[in-house]
Amino acid sequence: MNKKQDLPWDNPRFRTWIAVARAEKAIVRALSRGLEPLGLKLAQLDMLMNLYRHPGQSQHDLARRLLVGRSNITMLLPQMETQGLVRREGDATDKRVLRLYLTPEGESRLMKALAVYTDLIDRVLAQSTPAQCEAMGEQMRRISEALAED
Amino acid sequence: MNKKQDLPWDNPRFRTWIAVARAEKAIVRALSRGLEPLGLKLAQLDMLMNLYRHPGQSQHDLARRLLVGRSNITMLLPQMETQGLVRREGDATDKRVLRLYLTPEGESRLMKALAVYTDLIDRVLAQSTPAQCEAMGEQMRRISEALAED
DNA sequence: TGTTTTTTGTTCATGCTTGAACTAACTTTG
DNA sequence: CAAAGTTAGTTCAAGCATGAACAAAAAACA
Repeated sequence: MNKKQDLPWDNPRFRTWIAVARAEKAIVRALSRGLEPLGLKLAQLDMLMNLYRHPGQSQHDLARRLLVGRSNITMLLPQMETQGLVRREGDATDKRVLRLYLTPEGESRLMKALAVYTDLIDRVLAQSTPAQCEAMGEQMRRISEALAED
Repeated sequence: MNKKQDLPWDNPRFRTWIAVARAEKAIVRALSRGLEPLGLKLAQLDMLMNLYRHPGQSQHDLARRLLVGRSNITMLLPQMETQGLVRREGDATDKRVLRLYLTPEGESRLMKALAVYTDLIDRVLAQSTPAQCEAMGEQMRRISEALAED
């Protein structure tokens, strides 16, 4: 099968991706710890961010955007409603869909969490220039597009 | 607090990281599905890759390398031993540590899985040149280093 | 040497995520 | 309009990952 000389670790794309995966795991861990004092989980922050940018989303749309199962949203929402971060409102014309909105408290918590998030990211990416970041972001967005066919 | 104009989404580093996180999630999903026919989970593949490159590791070292809890390794190993992929061997001089080795079957399954992995990565990163990949990998490794202080 | 501290791996309860099965509501089609 | 198909959200059981508490072994230290 594979010989030693054509191992994936000699493949630039593969090596790069391994580094990406490692960095992502490290950041997730660091961010989770940073979010703890705010009483937020990373999954909850993801929800808040998405709801801030797309208010009135249905649970289905939110799940698709977060690349997560629909049931996951169902399980997570009650906690966030209890914490007063999110409000659910039945759609007027379609009685199946529930539209999601941030409460003022949710928006305020989001802002605090974003401060933690950006502090972390600015710190770990401090050595990368904005131009380098832009280039990287562009490649990452291409990846997401390439995998968009579910 | 934050005004609309200094939202994190206008921060190049932050925007980039969001794209990275999304791409990572998408690849994890795609790869998991690709690994299914081989009867491997992503976590198991991570273990196999690490054991291939660092044979004779202790469980503690493996956990640290994978950025994962020690108990996680304990829970995962029995399945892999049952599948005949990994062999555990008590250290000669330190009776606490168990050293981990790939079996031939484990190595063979690893190679098949790596083929799936590299195919996927080569496909989604096809539009990025090796030089761009190298640059990206370098930045990612810097991130991991920046977060290395646990 | 004998006592304390550290390290390795395990166990266990908890929480997160998932996918399949289900209900209710909307849409399509005949 | 009625039947069939599709879509939104929920429930539930199963699989994973985690961290705290623990036992055994080794290291540090007095």
